[in-house]
Amino acid sequence: MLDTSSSLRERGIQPSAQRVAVAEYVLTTADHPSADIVWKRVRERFPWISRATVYNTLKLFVEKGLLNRLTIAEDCVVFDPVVEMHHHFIDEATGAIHDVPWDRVKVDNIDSLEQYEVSDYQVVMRGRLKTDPIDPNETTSQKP
Amino acid sequence: MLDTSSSLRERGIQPSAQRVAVAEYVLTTADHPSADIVWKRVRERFPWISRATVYNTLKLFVEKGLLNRLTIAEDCVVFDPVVEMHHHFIDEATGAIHDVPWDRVKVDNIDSLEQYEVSDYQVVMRGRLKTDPIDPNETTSQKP
DNA sequence: AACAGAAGTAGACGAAATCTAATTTTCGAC
DNA sequence: GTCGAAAATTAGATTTCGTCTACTTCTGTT
Repeated sequence: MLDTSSSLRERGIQPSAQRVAVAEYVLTTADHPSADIVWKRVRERFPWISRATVYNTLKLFVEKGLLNRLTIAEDCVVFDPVVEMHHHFIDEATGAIHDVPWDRVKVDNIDSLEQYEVSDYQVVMRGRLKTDPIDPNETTSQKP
Repeated sequence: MLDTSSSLRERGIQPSAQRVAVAEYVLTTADHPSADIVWKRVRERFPWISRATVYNTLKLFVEKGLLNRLTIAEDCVVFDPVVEMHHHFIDEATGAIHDVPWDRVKVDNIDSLEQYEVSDYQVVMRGRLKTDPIDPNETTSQKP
C-alpha cells in the first residue's frame, strides 16, 4: 500500500486517484469480484467514481497483466446438450466453445485435495484452432 | 427428430409445442447458447413463445438431465489478482470461488490435442468445503 | 362437460454491461 | 508558468439479460 501509484507507473499505467482506489481494492482481494461489485466496493471510499471509469480501469489492468479475467461467474450460463463429463476449449478468436472428449485430457490428484469435496470438474482451455477448419471430424460439429 | 415429443415423455417431461420447439433447437446444437440466444433462435420459428417459457423450459431440461449447464460464458467475468496459473474451486453452497495452487492438480495430454493450440488452461472444480471453515491455511486467504 | 393442476403468456422490474458526448486532468513543449 | 493535445473521467442513456408476478390457456381425469 506504500506506493500503489508508483507500482502502477512501473507497469506502464498512468496513475490517478481513481485508478489507485480501484487497484487498492481489486489487487488485494480474494473475493473474485465482478466489475459491478468492484464499482460498489470502491464507491464506499470514493463515492464520486463513475461506473465507466471502473470498467475502463479493470480492462486496462487486465491488458497490463495486473489482473486475471475469469469467465466462471456463477450466474452467467450457457447450455450444452452433451451431458456426459467432458472438457471445453474456447476459441479466443471467435469465442466459440468446443467440447473436448473426457479421455483426451488426463487430470490427477483431484481427490487428494484436503479441503474440497469435489463433485464435478473439467478442464477449461483457451487458445486458437490449429488447422483445417473444414475437417469433418471436428468434435463440435455433431449436427446430423 | 421423429419423436421429440415422446422422448421428452420418456424423461418425465410433459410435452408441449413450446417444449418440443426448445428441445429441437437446444438438444441438437453445438453452439453452447445462452438462455436468451435460445429464446431468439426458437422465436425464429415460434415467434409467439415467451421468454419466461424458454427460461422455465431450460431449467426443467437441466433438472431432468437433458442439458448441461455451464458457467463459462465469454461475456460474464470476474477478476482475480492472482495472475500466475492456477485452478479454481467453486463452492456450490455459497458460489464463492477459491484459488487452487497450480501444483495441487496434475493435468496431462494438453499438448497432444491435434486441433487446438492451447495458450491457457485450468481445472474448474465444483463441490462443497470439506471441513473447518475457520482454518487459517485456506488457499484463498492470501492477504498480506 | 367440469375441474384441478400444469404450462404458457405479457409485461414489469432490477441488475449489469456498454456507449456517447461532454468535461476535467495531465503532460510535454515552449 | 502556460498552452494545447491527448488521456482520463464523468453522468446518464441505452441495451441486454434474468427474474418475478398475475393472469390466461391447455391437458388429463373423472
